[in-house]
Amino acid sequence: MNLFTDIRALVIGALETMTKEGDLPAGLNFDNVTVEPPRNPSHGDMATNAAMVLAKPAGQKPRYIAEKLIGILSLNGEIVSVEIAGPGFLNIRIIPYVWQSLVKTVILSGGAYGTSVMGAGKKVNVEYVSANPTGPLHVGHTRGAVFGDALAGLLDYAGYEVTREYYVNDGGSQVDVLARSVYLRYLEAHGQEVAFEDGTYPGDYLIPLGQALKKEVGNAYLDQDEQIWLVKIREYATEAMMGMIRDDLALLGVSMDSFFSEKSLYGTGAIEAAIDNLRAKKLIYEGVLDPPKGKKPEDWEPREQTLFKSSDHGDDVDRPIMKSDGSWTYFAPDIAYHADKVNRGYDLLINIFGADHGGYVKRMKAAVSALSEGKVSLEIKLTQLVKLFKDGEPFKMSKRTGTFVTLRDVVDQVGADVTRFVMLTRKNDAPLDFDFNKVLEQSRENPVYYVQYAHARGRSVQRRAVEAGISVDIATLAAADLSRLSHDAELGVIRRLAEWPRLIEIAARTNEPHRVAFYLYELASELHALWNKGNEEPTLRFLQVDDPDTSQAKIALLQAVCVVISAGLGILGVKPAEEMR
RNA sequence: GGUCUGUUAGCUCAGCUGGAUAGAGUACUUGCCUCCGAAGCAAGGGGUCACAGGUUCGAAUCCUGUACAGACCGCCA
Repeated sequence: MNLFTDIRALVIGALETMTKEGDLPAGLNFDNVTVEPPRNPSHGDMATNAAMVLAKPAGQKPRYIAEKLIGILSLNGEIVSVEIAGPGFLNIRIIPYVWQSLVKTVILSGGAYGTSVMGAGKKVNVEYVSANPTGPLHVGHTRGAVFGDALAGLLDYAGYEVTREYYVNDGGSQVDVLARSVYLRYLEAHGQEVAFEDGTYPGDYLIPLGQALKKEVGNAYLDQDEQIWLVKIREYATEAMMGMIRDDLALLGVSMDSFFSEKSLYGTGAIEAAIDNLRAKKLIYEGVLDPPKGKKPEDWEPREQTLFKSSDHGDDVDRPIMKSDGSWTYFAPDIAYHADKVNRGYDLLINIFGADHGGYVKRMKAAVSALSEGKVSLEIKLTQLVKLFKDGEPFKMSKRTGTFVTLRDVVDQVGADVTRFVMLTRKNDAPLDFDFNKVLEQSRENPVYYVQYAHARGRSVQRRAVEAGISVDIATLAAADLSRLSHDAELGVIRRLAEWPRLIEIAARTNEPHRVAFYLYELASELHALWNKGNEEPTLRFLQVDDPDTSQAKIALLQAVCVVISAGLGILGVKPAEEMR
C-alpha cells in the first residue's frame, strides 16, 4: 500500500495508452518517471516529471506530452485536477477520500503498513560490532552496534531475510595478549607485583578474571612457562570477554542471530580452501610489494610474500595473505570468513566498519567479488567517530591508562532508547557529538522526547476517550466516518503518513536508517502542530466528548500516527512511550 | 605520493533516482496553556550549498580539477 506508486501506476497506464494511440513512440523506457510529494504543498498532492523526462526520447515538446497526459488522467475519478507548472511538472490533486481511506488502511495493516516487497526472496547478512574479544565495548562500538542493528531492522521491514552476525576475532595474536594480561592479573591475585608493559591490556576489567582463575586453578600456573597456560587461559579469557560483550549488547537491546568464530577457520582447512579457490582463479602469487609512498619507510625491506591479486577486482595494490614466517595475515581468515558467507547463499553482504578501517574496504570487496565471481555484492558502511562531551566540554579518553568510556557507562547513564535514537540522528559517515547531559535534557532539543511525546499524546487521548465512554478499539476506529477529517492540518498529517512506505524503500535502498529517525521527527512535528491548533480551534481537538462519531474519526488518525511511530521506533530498536513521566 | 569520507544559515545538521522559491533544530525577537506537562505550537529576520569548469530542459545532488578537514596506506586485527 503506497499511494505514490498507485498514482504512478495510473500515470504509466496513461502513458501506455498514449503509446497505443500513437502520441508516443513505442518502446520508451518509463523508469525515470517519478511521482513524488511536491516540496511546496500549494503545488498539489503529487507531482510527476513524466512530460520532462520523456520529451527528449519521444522527440516531443514537454507541453504536448503534458496536455495529452492531462486529458487521460483527468478522466480518473480519484483525480481532481492535473495542471502544468514550472518547467513541465504535472501537479496532481486527488480527492480527499483517497487520503482519508489511507487512515483506515494504516490502522488495519498495523505494523505491516509500509513493509515492502523490495527485499522479498533476498537473503542479506549484516555483520556489525565484531569487536575483538579483549575487553568491554566502548562508545565507538556502540555507534556501530546501533547503526548495524537499525539497518538490519530496516532491511527486515523492507522484506529482506536478515541475518545479524558478529565476527569473533578469537584467532589472532590479540587474544594471546589478552591471555598474558589475564596471567598478570592472576599473579597479582597471588599477591605479586606486576607491571603492565606495552602490548598488554591494563584495564581493571581483567582483575576479577585473575581472581577467578586463582580460585579455579590455585597456584598451578605460578612460575610456569607460557606454553603451559597460554592456550588454557586464552580460551578461558575469550569466553569470559564474549560473555561480557553479549551482556553489553543486551543492555543496548542488540541480539545477534549468529556469532562466527575466526578460530573455527583454523585447522579445518577452511582458510586453505578459500585461498585455493582464489588460486584456481590465478589470483594468488608470490611477489614483492612496492614500499608505501609519502612517509619514510625506515625499516622497510623488500620481501617476497604470498599475495592476493586484489587489484584485478578494483583494489589499488595487491595484498599479502601470508606473513614472512609462513603464518596467515589477518586478511586470510577474513577471506575464508567471507567465502563462508558467500557459500551460505546470501544475495547481499553488508559489513559495518569503524571509519578507521576504511582502508580495508576495497580489498574486502575485491575478495568477495573474486570469490563469488561477481554474483554477490558486499556493501561496506563506515561509522564515524563519536565525540563525547559533558556540559559542552570534551570528554577525554585514554587507551593507555585504560580509562575509556564504555557502552555500559553510556547506557547506564542515559538509557538504551536515548542512546540508540541519538546515535541515529546523524548520517553514519558523519562524526557525531554526544553530550551526556544534553541527551538527557527533556527538551525540544532532544529528538527522542519529541517523538516519544507525540506517541504518548496519542495514547493519552485514547485513554481519555475510553473514560468518556467512547469506544476506540481498532475495528470501531477502522469503521469510523473518515470524511470528517477534512481540515488541512489533518490532511497534512495523512500526507506525511502516506510517505512512510516510500521512505522505507529509499532508506533501505541507501542503507541509511537515520532517514527513519528524521522522518519520525517530522511526523511528530505534524502531530504536535495539529494538536496545538486544537487550542485555538476546539473543533480540531481529537476528543469531542459529545460527538463520539467525530471523535472516532479523529482518534483513528491519531491511532494511525501511533502505528507508524511505533513501527518506526521499532526499526530503530526504541520502545514507544505510552505516557511521559 | 595514493585511497576513502566530508565541506549547506552565526552554531549543530537534514536534503530522495538530478526537479519548482534549498529545509529543520539552536540562538535572537514576539505571541499562544481546559484534549498529558508549554517536554508543545505559531510568526519574523538569517544562504554565492567551499571554489572553478563540465554534462542538460534543469545541478546542493552527476563528472573533472583545486582548497581545507578527518581516517587509512607490507609481516596489528
